[in-house]
Amino acid sequence: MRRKSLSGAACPIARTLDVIGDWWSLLIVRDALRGMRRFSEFEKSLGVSKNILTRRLHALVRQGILETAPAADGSAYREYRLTAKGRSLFQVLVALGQWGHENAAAPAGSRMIMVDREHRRPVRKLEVRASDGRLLGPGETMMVRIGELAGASNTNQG
Amino acid sequence: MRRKSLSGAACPIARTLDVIGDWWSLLIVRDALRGMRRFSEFEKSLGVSKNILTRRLHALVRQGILETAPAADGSAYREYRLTAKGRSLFQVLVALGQWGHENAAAPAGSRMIMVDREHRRPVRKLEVRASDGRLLGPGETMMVRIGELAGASNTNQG
DNA sequence: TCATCTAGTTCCATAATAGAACCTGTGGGA
DNA sequence: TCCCACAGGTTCTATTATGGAACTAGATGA
Repeated sequence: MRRKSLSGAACPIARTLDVIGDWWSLLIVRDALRGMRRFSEFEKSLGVSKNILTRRLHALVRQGILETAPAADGSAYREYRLTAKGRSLFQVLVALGQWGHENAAAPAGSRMIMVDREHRRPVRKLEVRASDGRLLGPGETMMVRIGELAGASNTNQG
Repeated sequence: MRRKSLSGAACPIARTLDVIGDWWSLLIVRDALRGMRRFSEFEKSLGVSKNILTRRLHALVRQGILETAPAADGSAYREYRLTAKGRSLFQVLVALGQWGHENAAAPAGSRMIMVDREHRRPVRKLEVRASDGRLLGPGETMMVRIGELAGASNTNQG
């Protein structure tokens, strides 16, 4: 059976999962954000088999999250670079990392954490805030169809 | 071949994906955050077949993201409720929703957006900030092993 | 020149997904 | 009380996706 497509869903969460909701895509983006660009780098970092890596990379290119370009080292090979669309998955990765840090046990001694590069201090926990700055919990939000928004057409986010 | 396990990974992003990195889990959590609790509610909302829904729900219970309890309507059935661990996936869902809103096209007229329930205004875009409050982009962060943290043992997040 | 590296492709066994049919206990109405 | 629809599954089968290994073609480099 064909995997169910969510690309036409009204919910933006479902549409996102349709694009990057598989085993490897987000890990590839994570590595790409760390600076990896070459097929062999991803292969080594992820420990994924080549056929799957090939398919994932091509899918990410098709979706505009990665793009290929001549390798920066001047060789005849090509490399994979994040597009702006790919880089904007940053917040998703931070959220996943923070949740994993707090909720998924890691082998002792090898736990990693995201820090700001300059001061090497942990990044702040992500906060969901209303447009007026109020901190929001899960129960204080809801999804509405665009057009049912209140007052001024503040097209902030989604 | 057994699906590759990431549960022992040092990277918290990988560990999170090991837990909820599949097609349906996050959509179930999304619906649960909206208040859904019953098997049939999830089934109707997601359009997923029963055998898969059963497996996903049981897996989420096993992982402590959902828990079962006697149904709130007093019937003999049971319902699935989010645990604190499950509710803390809120930031992940907001990040996914914001990315989808900005980067994944939706069928015209049916786009949805997350708002704060009180004022019906879009939630602010998530911001990644350093412990001193500086706004951070993808290039200004890195992952380090815990123990290589600078100075004071500020155990903020991950 | 020749071995090695890069970036794949192909082949196969196994696991996951989707859909449908079937099953068991509940709840509610006549 | 009887009966039927509903809730919440389980079982079966077809189709995909995944993982591992083997194989390949072009590029590099000693």
